[in-house]
Amino acid sequence: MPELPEVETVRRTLKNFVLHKTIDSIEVRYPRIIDGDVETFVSTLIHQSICDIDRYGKYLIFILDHDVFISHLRMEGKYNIKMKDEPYDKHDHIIFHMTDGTDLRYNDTRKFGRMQLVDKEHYREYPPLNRLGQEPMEASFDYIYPRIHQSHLPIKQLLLDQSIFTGIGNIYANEICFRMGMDPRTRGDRLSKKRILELIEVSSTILKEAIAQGGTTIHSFDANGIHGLFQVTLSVHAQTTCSKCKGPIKKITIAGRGTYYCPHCQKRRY
DNA sequence: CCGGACGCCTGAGGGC
DNA sequence: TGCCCTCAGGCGTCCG
Repeated sequence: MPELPEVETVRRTLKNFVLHKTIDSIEVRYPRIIDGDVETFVSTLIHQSICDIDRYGKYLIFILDHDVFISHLRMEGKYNIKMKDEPYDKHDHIIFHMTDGTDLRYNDTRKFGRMQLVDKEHYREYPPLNRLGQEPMEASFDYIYPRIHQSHLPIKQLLLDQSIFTGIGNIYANEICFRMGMDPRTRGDRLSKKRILELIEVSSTILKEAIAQGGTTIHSFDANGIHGLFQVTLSVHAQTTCSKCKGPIKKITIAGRGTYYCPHCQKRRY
């Protein structure tokens, strides 16, 4: 599941392949990927060039000549660059045919991903982007602190709430709790100012480290497409043995999500 | 208004 | 070997 660092890697990789290319036509093989009117989406975007690709949280933001559309990869969304005569994969759902004979193909096994047109000038002020909180790397204490400190929900769940921090998914939420030495069930209102300051710092550091690791794959993509799922070093997520104390990792469910933690290294409930 | 439950999907994996 | 059932998981929506 691509989280902020993977989406950032996809963004950088994609820019190398599609910048300044012009969309000739769009094939929509599975319409539900597109939020809003499909015909409008297609007719608006054709004949426009891709000027830039931006990102906010886990959203990719495609800036065209006169319009902007956003793309969320959800669980398994990925992009491929192929020549137009190459056969489609069964999970290629949206095909952007470029005027230079290449295709930008959106592939998504589970069909959870979404694309939609947004207002070119003010897209950050409208849904869904205006519902997002702050990216950990740019988060301010004044914004984050009350949202954590006034909640009785477990910190793991709060880390996944995109209206507080945006960009953190299940994997990095587990990793952040681990590096904090914090039990993921710890209630938000039990964290002190100092610990929340530390939480912002740790979250930012972990995402930056992951982006740096993804940087090594920036100029290439393999047969699986541009999905940003480079090899990140995980300390606790999906592990069986703790990377620190070598004790057993425990798996529990918090808010319906698989949560891995080390009962020895993450005892602190505050 | 807050938060829990559900729906959207498919393939992997377990049970038999 | 193969079929069927269950389930993960981000996020929008529904509902209590």
